[in-house]
Amino acid sequence: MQTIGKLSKTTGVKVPTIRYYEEVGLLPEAERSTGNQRLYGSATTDRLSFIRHARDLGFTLEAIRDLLSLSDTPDQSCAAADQIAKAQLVAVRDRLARLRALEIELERMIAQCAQGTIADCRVIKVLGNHDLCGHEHSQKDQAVQ
Amino acid sequence: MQTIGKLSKTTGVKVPTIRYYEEVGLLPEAERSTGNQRLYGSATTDRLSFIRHARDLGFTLEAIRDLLSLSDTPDQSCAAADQIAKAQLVAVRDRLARLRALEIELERMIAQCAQGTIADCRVIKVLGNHDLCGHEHSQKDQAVQ
DNA sequence: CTTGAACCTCTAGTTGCTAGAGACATTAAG
DNA sequence: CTTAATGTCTCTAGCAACTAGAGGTTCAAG
Repeated sequence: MQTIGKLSKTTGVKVPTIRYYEEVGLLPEAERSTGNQRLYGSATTDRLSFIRHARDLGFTLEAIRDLLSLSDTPDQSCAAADQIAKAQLVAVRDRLARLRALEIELERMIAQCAQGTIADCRVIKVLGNHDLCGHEHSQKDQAVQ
Repeated sequence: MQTIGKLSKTTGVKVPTIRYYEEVGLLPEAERSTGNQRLYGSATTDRLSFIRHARDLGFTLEAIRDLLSLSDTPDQSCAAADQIAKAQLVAVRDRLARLRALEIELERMIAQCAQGTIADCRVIKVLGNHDLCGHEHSQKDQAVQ
């Protein structure tokens, strides 16, 4: 059992953010000490690290809720879990493709820089390239995120 | 020359968001028609697509500002550009590693689902794994994003 | 048993949009 | 050439996901 401060340090999630996640239901309500302070077991560390990474990768709290539900209700219908997993997989692959393109371009720029010039920066072109992302740029699509 | 609505459609960025980006300086102030409506050339399409993708990949507007500065000021010192590019490259690679791990896990789950069970979901473990991300989980680090 | 760090709740502010009101501009149809 | 529909304008307000601060309580080291 650890306090919220310890949990914050091990996961890198700020203390108020942890309380916020509890408030919005991403974390279960914590046990309390006799003096009303939150106490956490090690399972929360994993869960919170997961949330942190997923947020950092650009997933919304809603998407994260979906992903967590895969873990939380292992006995739910496979069809439902499958649908969630597949939708998220599409989103993940899409991001991978674009990140790879950006990686290559940054590498190119750094290499060019070593030769003393960055006159032809194509960093904008790279992510502007439609072919790299498998989806349309529609309003609907944007909302999904 | 296209109107803001057309630009919105081709890039998938909502009209008010485009105006917002202009307001915060990510887009230059647009030319205006005689009737005071914004008009955009094709360069803005690329720039806006870039911003959209970068946002979607989880970069902050500040990080995007940095990346755009590589394009905007090709005559700036190579050392500065190099530093920005290298920092962003580290961030990009970090994300790639974690996204790949998540991809693999989602694939595994979907495969397992095809066999009728998802009893052992390890989706949380995957992103909770410290070894996959090259950075410490410190407050400072979190602020950088 | 005290004192200073860590914790509590609650309210308010920040970032990055997003939606709505009310007014002007543009376009296409009659 | 008018008029209706659609698009755009500015401005204000709201939402998501935090983040910081005030004012008070708890804990744990000395």
